[in-house]
Amino acid sequence: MTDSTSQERFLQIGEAAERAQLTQRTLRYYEEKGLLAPPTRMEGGFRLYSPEDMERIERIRQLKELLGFSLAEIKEMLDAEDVRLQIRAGWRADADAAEKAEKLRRAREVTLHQIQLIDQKMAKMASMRDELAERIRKYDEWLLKHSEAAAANADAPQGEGTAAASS
Amino acid sequence: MTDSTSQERFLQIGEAAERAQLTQRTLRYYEEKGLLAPPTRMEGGFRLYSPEDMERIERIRQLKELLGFSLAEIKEMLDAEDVRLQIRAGWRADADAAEKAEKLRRAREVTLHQIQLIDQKMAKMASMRDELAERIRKYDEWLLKHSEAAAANADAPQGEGTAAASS
DNA sequence: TACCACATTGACGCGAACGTCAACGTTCAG
DNA sequence: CTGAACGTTGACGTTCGCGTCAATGTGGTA
Repeated sequence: MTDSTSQERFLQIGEAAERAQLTQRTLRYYEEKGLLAPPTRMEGGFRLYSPEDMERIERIRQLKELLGFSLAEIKEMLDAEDVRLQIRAGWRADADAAEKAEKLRRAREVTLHQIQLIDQKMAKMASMRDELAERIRKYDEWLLKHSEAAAANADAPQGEGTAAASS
Repeated sequence: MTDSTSQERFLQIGEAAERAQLTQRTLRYYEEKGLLAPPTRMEGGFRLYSPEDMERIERIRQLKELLGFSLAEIKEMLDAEDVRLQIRAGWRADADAAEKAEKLRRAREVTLHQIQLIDQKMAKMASMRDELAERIRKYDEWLLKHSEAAAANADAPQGEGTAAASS
C-alpha cells in the first residue's frame, strides 16, 4: 500500500474494484461502454477513481442488480441524469436557459420512471412474499402433522417487517 | 380459434406463450433445460400446457424478472419445491416418512431463503427509492428557481405507499 | 538500480438465454 | 381432401457481460 493514513480519496483500479465488489475487467468494460467517464490518470496511465466515480459505480450496480436493467439502459439513464453534474460544475447563463430546463425535465422524467418501476417491483415482490409465506405455513403444517416427534422451531417469517444490511 | 366458449383449460404453445408474455422458443427452451416438465401432448405431438404448467411458467418469470435468478438457480428451487406436487399427487406411506420430512424441510428452507432475499431486496429498493425521491425534489427546486413562468405540477411521488397493477 | 506488485491495451473465449432459419408433420375449417 | 395456420425437431447464429491470456509498461520499495 502506498499510504496507510486513513482515507485516500482516489483509488486505483485494484482497490476500486475490490470496494465495489466488481472485477477490474468489469470497470474497464463499463468505461469502454460509456457507462463510466474516462477517469483521471496518473502520469504512467494508471486509472484513478474519484469518490464521484465510486458513487456512479455503485449506482450502476444498484440499477443492474436491484432493478435488472441492461447496461445499455443504464447508460441512457445515467446520461440523462448527468445534467446533475453539469449543474454542479459551474454552468452560468451561457447555454439557453430553455435548454437547461429541458434537460432537467428529462432527468426528472427518467428518475420518476425509476421510482415508478421500483414501486411496481416492490408491489409484486410483496405479493410474492405473501404467497411464499403462505407456503411456509403449509410446510409447517405438514411437518407437524406427519411428525409426532417434537422439534423446536428455529426461525419463522413474521407478518411484516424489512431487514436491512449492507455487507 | 378452436373454441370461444369462455375458458379452455389446456393451451397449445402459441397461446401459452402469448399469455405468459414469452416466446414459443423460450417455452421449449425451458422444457429442454428441465425447468418445465414435458407437458402432455396431442396425438400429433403438439404440446398442451395445463393450468399447472402455466402457473409454473409464471413462477419462473417471477423468479427471473423480480429476483434476477439464473435459470439454473430457478431449476434448483423448483426441483426442491416439487415436493409439493409429489405430495398433492397421492403419495402414501410407501417412501420413508423420514425421507419425506427431509424433502419438506429442504423445500421449506429454499422458500424461506427466497423470502429473505425478497426482504433484502425490498429494503434496498426502499432506500434507493428515497434517494430518488430526494433527487426529484431537487430537480423541482431548480426548475422552480430557474423558471419564473408558472407551471402546474402533474404527478409527484408521495412519501409512502405502493402501487399495484397487473397488466 | 533492481525488483515485484500492480496496471495497460489488445484480442480471443465463453456461457447464458434465447433468435432464427429450414424441413417437415398436424389440425381443422370449408 | 385440400389448404392455411399452427406446431415439431434440429442446428446454427447472436447478444450481453464479462473471463482470461499475453505482451508490455509503471511505481514504489530495498
